[in-house]
Amino acid sequence: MLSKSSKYAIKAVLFLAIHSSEENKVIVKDIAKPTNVPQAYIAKLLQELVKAEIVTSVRGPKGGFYLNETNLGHSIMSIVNVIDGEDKLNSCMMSLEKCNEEKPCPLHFALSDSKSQILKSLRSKTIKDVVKEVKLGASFLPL
Amino acid sequence: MLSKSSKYAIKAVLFLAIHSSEENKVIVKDIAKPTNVPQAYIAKLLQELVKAEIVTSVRGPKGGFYLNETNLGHSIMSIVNVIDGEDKLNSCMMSLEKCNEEKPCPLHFALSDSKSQILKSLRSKTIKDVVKEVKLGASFLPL
DNA sequence: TCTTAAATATGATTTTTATCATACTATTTT
DNA sequence: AAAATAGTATGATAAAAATCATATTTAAGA
Ligand code: FES
Ligand code: FES
Repeated sequence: MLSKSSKYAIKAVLFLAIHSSEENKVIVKDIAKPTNVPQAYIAKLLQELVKAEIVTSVRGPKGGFYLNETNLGHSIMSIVNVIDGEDKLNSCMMSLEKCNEEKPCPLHFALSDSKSQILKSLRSKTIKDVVKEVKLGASFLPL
Repeated sequence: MLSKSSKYAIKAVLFLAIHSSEENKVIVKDIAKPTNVPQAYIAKLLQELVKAEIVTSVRGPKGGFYLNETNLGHSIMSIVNVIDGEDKLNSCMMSLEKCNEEKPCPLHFALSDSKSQILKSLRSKTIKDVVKEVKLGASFLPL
C-alpha cells in the first residue's frame, strides 16, 4: 500500500504538527524515539520533506524541525508524493500502462472506485485537518 | 499496493483460467510470453501456486499447467495470500499493530472503509467470476 | 572567536524483492 | 530402455528499499 518510508514520513510530519511550532522546534532524536522510527532514517526522510517545503528546519543549536502555517496546509498525499513519487499509489493493480475505463483490467471494477476514494481522501485531507481530529481525541498517533 | 509478484501471479492465473483446461495444458513459456512476465520468475511463482492448490500441473511431455473446477473457485485474495502472505494488504496504513476502531490511527477513518471494500472485493471475487467478465468483454487481460 | 548543537550531504551496508541459471525428477513417446 | 519434454528444487545474482555511519555546514552562545 504505502511504502514503509511514506508511513514513517507521515508519522513524523504528524508528530511535528502536533508537538512543534516555530518557538518550539523538535530535534530528530525527539522525533525518532516517540514515533519509533530509526533516527538516521527519519533524518534522511525529513531532509526530503524540507526540500519539498513540507516541513521547516533550522540548523545549529536551538535548531530543529517544525511546521509553519503553510506547511500545515499541505495534504497527506503531498507527503506520499515526495517520498514514494507521484503515481505509485495511482497505478493500475495489474500493471496496465494507465488505468482506464475504456480498457479496464479484470480487477478494475472491483477496485477502482475504492482506490479513487482513498486517493481523493489523501489528496483533500490536509495535515491541519488530521491534527484537528487527533486533538479532538477522535484518533491517535501510533508509535 | 500489490507486490509485483502478486500482480504477476494474478495475471498468470487469469491467463490460465481463460486459455487452459485439462485437455489443453499450457507450458510456462506460453504463459510467460503473452503475460509479459520473466519466464523463470513466473515458473517459480507457479510452483507456489501449485503447492497451494490454486493451479494444477502435470510434468513431462504433454504436461503443463491448467485450472480445474476446484481451482477456479478460489478467490483472487487467495492468490495474493499465497504470494505476499496473509496480511500484507490487511495492515494498518500507519503501522499500528492491528488496525482497530478503538484506537484508530489518524488515517483510519479516511481510509479504512475503502480498504475494507477492496479486501471484501478481492475475497469474494473468484477466479471464475473474473473470467466470466473477461469473456463477456467487460474487461481485458493486460500484458 | 571558539565550542557546541543542530541539520545536511554523501555514501556504505544490510535486507528484501525480483530475476536468472542450472541440475533434478517425472512422464510420454519412440 | 532411451530420448525428449515438461515441471520442480535450489541457489546465485541483481536491483531496490531500508538502515546505518560519518564528515560537513550552519548558527547560537560562552
Ligand atoms: S485498469 Fe487495472 S486497475 Fe484500472
Ligand atoms: S488504525 Fe491505522 S488504518 Fe486503521
